[in-house]
Amino acid sequence: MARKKQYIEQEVIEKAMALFWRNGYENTSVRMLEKEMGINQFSIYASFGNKQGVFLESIKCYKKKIRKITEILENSNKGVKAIQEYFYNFLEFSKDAALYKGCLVTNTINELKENSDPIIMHELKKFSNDIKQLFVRKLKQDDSIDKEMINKKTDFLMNCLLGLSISSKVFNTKELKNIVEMTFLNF
Amino acid sequence: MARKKQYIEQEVIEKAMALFWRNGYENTSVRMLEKEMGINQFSIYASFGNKQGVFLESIKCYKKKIRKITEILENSNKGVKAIQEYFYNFLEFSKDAALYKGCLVTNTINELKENSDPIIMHELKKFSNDIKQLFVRKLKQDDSIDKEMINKKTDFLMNCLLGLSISSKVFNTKELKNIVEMTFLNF
DNA sequence: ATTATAACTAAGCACTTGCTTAGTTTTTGA
DNA sequence: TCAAAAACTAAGCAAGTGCTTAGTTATAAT
Repeated sequence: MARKKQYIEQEVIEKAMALFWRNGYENTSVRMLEKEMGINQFSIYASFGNKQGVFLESIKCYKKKIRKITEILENSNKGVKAIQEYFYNFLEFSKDAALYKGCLVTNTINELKENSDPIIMHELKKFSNDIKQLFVRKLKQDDSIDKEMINKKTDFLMNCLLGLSISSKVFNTKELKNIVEMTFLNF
Repeated sequence: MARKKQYIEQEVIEKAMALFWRNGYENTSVRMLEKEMGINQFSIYASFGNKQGVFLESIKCYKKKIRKITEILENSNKGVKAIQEYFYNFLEFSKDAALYKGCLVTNTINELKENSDPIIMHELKKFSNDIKQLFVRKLKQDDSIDKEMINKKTDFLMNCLLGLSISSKVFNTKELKNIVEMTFLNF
């Protein structure tokens, strides 16, 4: 009874995600999304409601993409060794043809203030908390049973991972790998 | 032969810096600067040329402000122990009445893409490189003479410090202190 | 074939952005 | 005392923002 969509939502969201990843949330305009996604503004608003909606879908898409490396960590029983591998995999994951883009989630946490968009912030914090809990589970696989120590170690690792998001814009590949090496040395 | 300025440039720049620190570069409009600095847009442009000029002066102001804690590090001969103190001091420095603002420089590095404002990026990278070199000098005070190892350790510490800038927006004071503790444990 | 319906196009809305400019006020040296 | 010069005010510019809407085109059930 009606016309067919001339685009696949999953496909255009993937392009939107890439744009947000490169430019951040605020610095990506709807006009830019229009060009990158290859569809009219009307279609963007029809499919995703508003710019925030496009971003929230992009986060979902990002989660799916990064799932490949979180799954490896989830399924491993090598404890902290597996987390180190996750760090290396993350570096590979965030590299896009010699250009590091950091982590979409971390970038946006750093960009947005708490009160500027609480819905997006909530989603981002949920995401980073999931990774944190994953780290906790892996650390428990090792000798340590001290809950307090596991929490401390996890926060430390999260800090290093967050740092990599910025560092990847300043350091080169070799330096980044050295950082990961040093992070887990004497751990 | 002419009218006097009704504001002191150093004073209004301090207010501009605080605003940039809270909101970032792009999310601080000239209208917001106008209000915060308490002077008309014309005066802003007369004194500092453009928005970029206001920011570059703000960076100078920030440098002066953070000099208090970099000087402590510079004058210490306690090696890595002094760097750890610098980390704690930085946390205190970046806290503004229970609200952490991270580091103005790091925030902006993370916000701006390389090509969006090369002049600002150049200034920021110079700043962070100065801190890095300071770390190198301190590490040399300790036993280690291995140049390769000192570089690795320095990059690791820089990564942790950069991480703190983001972490301070997600973790609470106790967690942040734990992160610093863990960073230097077994160093 | 007709028609209801959804998807499209493109123009335009009100608002914000960085920056400028026309016109006024204040100050100071002659 | 008065005119030149700098500092001020406030209005306004073009371009960009997120979002909407009027009008057109394609599709599928009747």
